[in-house]
Amino acid sequence: MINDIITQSIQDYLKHIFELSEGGSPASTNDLAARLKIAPASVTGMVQKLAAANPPLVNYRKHQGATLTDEGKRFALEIIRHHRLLETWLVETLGYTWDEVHEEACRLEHVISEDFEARIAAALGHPSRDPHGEPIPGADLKMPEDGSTSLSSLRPEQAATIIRVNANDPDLLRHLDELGLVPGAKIEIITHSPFDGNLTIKLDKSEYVIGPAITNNIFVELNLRYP
Amino acid sequence: MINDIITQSIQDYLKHIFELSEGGSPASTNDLAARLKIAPASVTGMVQKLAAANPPLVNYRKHQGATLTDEGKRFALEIIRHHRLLETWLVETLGYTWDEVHEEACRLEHVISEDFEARIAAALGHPSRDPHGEPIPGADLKMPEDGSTSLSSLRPEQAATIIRVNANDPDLLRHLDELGLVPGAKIEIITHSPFDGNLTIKLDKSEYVIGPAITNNIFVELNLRYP
DNA sequence: ACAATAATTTAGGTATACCTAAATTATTGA
DNA sequence: TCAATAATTTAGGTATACCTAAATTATTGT
Repeated sequence: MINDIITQSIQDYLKHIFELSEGGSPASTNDLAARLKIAPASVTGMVQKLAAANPPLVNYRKHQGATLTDEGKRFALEIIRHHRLLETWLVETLGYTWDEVHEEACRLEHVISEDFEARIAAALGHPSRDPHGEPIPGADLKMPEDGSTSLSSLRPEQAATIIRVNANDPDLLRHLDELGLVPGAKIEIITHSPFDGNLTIKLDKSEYVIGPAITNNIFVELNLRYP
Repeated sequence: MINDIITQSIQDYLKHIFELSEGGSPASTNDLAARLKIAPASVTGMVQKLAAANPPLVNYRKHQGATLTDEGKRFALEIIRHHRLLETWLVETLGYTWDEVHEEACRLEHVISEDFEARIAAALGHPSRDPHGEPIPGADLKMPEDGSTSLSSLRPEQAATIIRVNANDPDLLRHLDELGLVPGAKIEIITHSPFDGNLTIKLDKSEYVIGPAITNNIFVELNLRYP
């Protein structure tokens, strides 16, 4: 079985290549190295190995970065499904908060059985989003459609609902939680600064000025203001 | 931190040394190898390493087998606590049966955080026994007293209650479950064969003849017949 | 267009945890 | 008691997944 050769390391590489190449451009050696907290030289070696595997798990050409093959994508989605189901389930059944789940899920995602996966999916009612609003691939490994757009692309007068928050840093997540910038929150853009990309955002009665380092990673659906 | 050097492999060694040496005699290289499904030569190497560690995790002298130091025992009990809490929790919250939990717990036990441990312990009401009746070490890593004796030592006329079943094999566990030989079951010894060690056991209205390969691993508390 | 800089790769090495085969040490039964 | 057998250890290797330092290849600003 090819499954036996997909080590925990490889699972991590595939997961991060998936996430880095979601935007369309391949995952660069350096970005991968940064995410995996591994020296770039080591990443090159592993990526070469994954490209040389049979069947190949990534497409790779020197200096061009890596993308996943269909085979590689399958494994990546499997891990991402594990991760997001686990996060959901830690929150729903053990009282974790959204800033506490990432690390735990990162360790558990590699060791749970398909049976375990199926049991928690069923217990949770087959959720389609995790506590951060990220879509959870189905048992068929199809990623649910997500029509959300980046908050950073909104401009004054626009109103939107937060759909997902693409962040893992516990401090940032706690901060956002305190502000109320969580999935489901309805916000309105008050001002936009073209120089630093800051947005002034109104939520309930409060206004916050938030930089692109954050707004780039919050995704929203636009609300029609005069329906 | 010494904790960082306790790899998953080492955790497994410590756990199995604990279990094999519970009876009083050290864990032999061969028995360890069989349990770990590793070549005996490899076990020798690892045990030497664990004995040479600072602080030492096992006591070891050539050809004498291995026992745990206090330090080693602490880590072993930590893993055993994880394992047994996980088994309990898989049964209680995800509908696993007692024959399905061992493998899953074996993988999970190495990766859950202390936080996770505390959360499931609390959610389960700090149980003192797992689904097989095995005692669960407390958060202080003290193993609860277990005064049970081996079923194989009982003789005709004696009556007892099953306390724990020291087995992992799913087929055997399913079989015992079908017979009703589970923790809590009240049984009575009808006959004993001194030649093969078989016991005839009465449970409810049924009688079963059971060999020592099984009765050695079922532990009971004697019932006074005429209280 | 091309030098400076950044990104990436190659080369050579390490630690962990296994393995097999051969050698050694213990145990046991005649 | 001592040879046969069983248990254990030693010696020498392998694969995985990292590492650092040096070399190479791309990119970018002038």
